[in-house]
Amino acid sequence: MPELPEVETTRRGIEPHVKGQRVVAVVVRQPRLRWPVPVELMTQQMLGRLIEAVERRAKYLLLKIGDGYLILHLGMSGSLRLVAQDAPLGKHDHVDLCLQNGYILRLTDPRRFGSVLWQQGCAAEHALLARLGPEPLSDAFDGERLFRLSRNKRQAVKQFLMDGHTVVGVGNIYANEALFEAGIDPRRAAGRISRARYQRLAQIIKAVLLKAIEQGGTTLKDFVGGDGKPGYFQQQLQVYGRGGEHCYRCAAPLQQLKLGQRATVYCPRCQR
DNA sequence: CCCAAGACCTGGCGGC
DNA sequence: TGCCGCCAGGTCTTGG
Repeated sequence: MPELPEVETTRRGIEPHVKGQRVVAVVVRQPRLRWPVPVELMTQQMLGRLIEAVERRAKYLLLKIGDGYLILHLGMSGSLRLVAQDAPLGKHDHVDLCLQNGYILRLTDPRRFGSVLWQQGCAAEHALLARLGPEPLSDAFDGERLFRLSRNKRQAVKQFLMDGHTVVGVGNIYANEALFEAGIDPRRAAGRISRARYQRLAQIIKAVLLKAIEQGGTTLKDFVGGDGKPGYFQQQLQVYGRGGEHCYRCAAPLQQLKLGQRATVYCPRCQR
């Protein structure tokens, strides 16, 4: 589920039901996620306190509670949904925050690459967040930054884009999509792309992510009750998942290969 | 410092 | 049906 648009969609979906609510119980059924879930700390810090804000940094969701933040990451397969108290329990429902309004904020994650962490004080001070690059939709991210950071880099541009020090929130799907849109070969050395092309690429990344967030917004209702799956399924993907099929722009067969262990799809005719 | 590979997990799929 | 290998939206850690 989780590329940045899905995480932002989740944030927007849960916020109205969670913000201002008191945490009346914390249930951890499986503490072995990416890092051990700090059950003691969570109980001690959260029980009886209000959830004051639901924020996001990169693909982390941040719940402001009492003197700190609960930091959630959905990994590859995680989801966070509001369910009723009598909702059936699934095999991978690892963590519940029971709220005063009777709903449960439930973290489900089959692969357990997600994480639940606690940070006292400011979330940005957590070691995992402290050194992240800028948000892709902020002014701090632009073509100039891409150009500057990429000088002398021989790394493939796709991997450069997916590095959280460059910019956060560009995952495998949107890296593929943005590079197609920009007409850039994903294998091209990051240091061998012009300033002008990076300026166009940065704008495209912003546009692609924004559009995906807008589309995610159409399924917000699915976060309460029901079992809807918000996400990019509505998105018109140009290349991701289409290896071997025809390019929508020039009809040439799309190439698929691995770059840094990740599926990479591109049009050898449109992308240079 | 730079970069690629390995690590962490489960489930779904196609092939035999 | 059963088993096997491969694949999957992330990202931290390790090692050359």
